[in-house]
Amino acid sequence: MLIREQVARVVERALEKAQAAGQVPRVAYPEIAIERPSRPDQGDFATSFALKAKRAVGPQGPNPLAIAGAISAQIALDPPPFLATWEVAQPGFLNFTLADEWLRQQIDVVLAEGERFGDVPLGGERSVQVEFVSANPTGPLHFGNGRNAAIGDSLARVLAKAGWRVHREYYFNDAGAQVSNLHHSVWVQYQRLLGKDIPPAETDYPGEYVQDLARAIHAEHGDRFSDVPEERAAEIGSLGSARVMEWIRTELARANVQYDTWFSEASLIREGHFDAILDLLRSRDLVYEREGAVWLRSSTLGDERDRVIIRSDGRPTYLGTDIAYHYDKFFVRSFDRVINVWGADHQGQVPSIKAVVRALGVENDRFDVLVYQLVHLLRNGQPVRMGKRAGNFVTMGEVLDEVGPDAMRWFMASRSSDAMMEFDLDLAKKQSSDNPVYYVQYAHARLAKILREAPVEAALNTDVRLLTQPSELALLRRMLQLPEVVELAARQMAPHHVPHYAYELARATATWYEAGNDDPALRVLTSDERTRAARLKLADAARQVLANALGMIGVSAPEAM
RNA sequence: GCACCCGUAGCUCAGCGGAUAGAGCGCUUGCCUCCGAAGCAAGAGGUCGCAGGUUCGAGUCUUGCCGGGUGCACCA
Repeated sequence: MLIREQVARVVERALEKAQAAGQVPRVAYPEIAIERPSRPDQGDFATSFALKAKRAVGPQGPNPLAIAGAISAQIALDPPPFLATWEVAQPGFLNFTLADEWLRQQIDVVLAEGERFGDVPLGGERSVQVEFVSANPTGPLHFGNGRNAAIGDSLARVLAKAGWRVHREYYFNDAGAQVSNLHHSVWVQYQRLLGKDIPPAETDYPGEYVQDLARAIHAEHGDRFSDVPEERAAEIGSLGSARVMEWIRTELARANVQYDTWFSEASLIREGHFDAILDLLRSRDLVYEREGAVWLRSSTLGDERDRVIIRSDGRPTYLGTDIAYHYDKFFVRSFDRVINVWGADHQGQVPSIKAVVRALGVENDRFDVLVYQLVHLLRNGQPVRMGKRAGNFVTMGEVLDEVGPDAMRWFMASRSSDAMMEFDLDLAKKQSSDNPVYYVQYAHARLAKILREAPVEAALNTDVRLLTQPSELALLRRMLQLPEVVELAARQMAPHHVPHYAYELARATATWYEAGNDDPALRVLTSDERTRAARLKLADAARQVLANALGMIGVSAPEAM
């Protein structure tokens, strides 16, 4: 149980006893919320319960100070071992300070739990599917997809740590017009390679990569497709989109993202799932025909208007196949929960997909669309201009080449997904303390180094009571926040809390470590053997927590830099 | 016009209805014969876009306005 919950339990029991003793009235009280106070002198935890209870007890009831005082007095009758002090503060707060002894004992907990330290049982082993990136295989991933990858994969890692069984999935659209356009583009470039003067179509993709694809196909298959007519462009084009899929897989793997499933849109149609869902919707009177197209009655399901799901030419729309896809997620594979990570350029479709899921009869709390705002790329302090039309966009691969996977993931995941962000290429590749990702990795590498210098086996039976320095206790306090951070990030679907926490932990580590620069008695490898052993044990545990935090955002925890 | 997101220090951003709003960069000042200075310590810097409302209490919730972003297809 989270220590914060244990504090809540203490307050709860004290309140019950205060009621039994007639010190506070027996009324329906609000929930006991335990917070982190803003200032250190207010302790480790605080609750404004007594202030919130004011309304519950009414004007005739005790004032907040009296309620807090009664609770405090009851705690004093049977104080829990993990609390050192608890006190009433104006105008009715209760502040709690953890016992140093308890804090020090947690080092053993951290070391015993190892990689699992920070796990919280929020998900209760329920399954969650996280679908992210899912860009069409019509070209290399854009750098903006890097934010999707970082948010989606970090969220998956956070949820796994929060007790969910996580399934990562990439849904690729290999059935729609965009892919047909790519196929046509490849066909044109292939024919041109063979010397035929065929002009590209308006809808063709202009990027140089299309020519790369045509060249690669020619290198492998020679002139074999020279007689393929335009109507059958897909015969050669599909070789191109398959290659693009390979690029995408490779780049995502480089970004430390591994999927459980790559799900093909075309398979839904090919295997008849789309038609089956259509029958289901017809039987529920959720679709109708108009002007030769089939419409979903989405306006009755929370969308602003009805939507076409089958065009008048008989081909399903993207939303149409998405119905079958989400049916598969919820009813075939029966995920308990589904999260889609979408860029802000797709947020207009959120009401439609929500309507679809509602039409299938899925409870609202099983489905979320996490929308993240778009990224601006900065170089030399200037925005990097690009136009997809001209095909000169910056790819995720180029960003990976330039700053590396760790820096890309760190920055892309370190902003709230609600907020538009600037990605500063110069900062991200800077190997100095200006760059937070290096700062945090440096803290880890330092600890790893010192543990190599002086192996910990001597520290196994060490006396952690020798850890009395303020910087040591501050570091411990920070380490022990990890489970709360996991809980917060999971509950809010907000992985950006993790890098912020990792930075704070790295700073506490640096402060602790650097204290020895001014005073040799405070060095980790101090001359007193028993103290040194205790500090090494703390270093070992701190290193573990740093590694766990970095692991949650897919950033490496280097042994040396 | 409508929908969603944002507006917090010079810049980039945190801030789970609570107490005196935080961090990094940048700026100023100290620190390496010493475990990794890719670092540490300290200082200056704020009408939380504006105006109402709810609340014991609002940067946080709500309404309106202003400014910015993204959408508003039988494209995805």
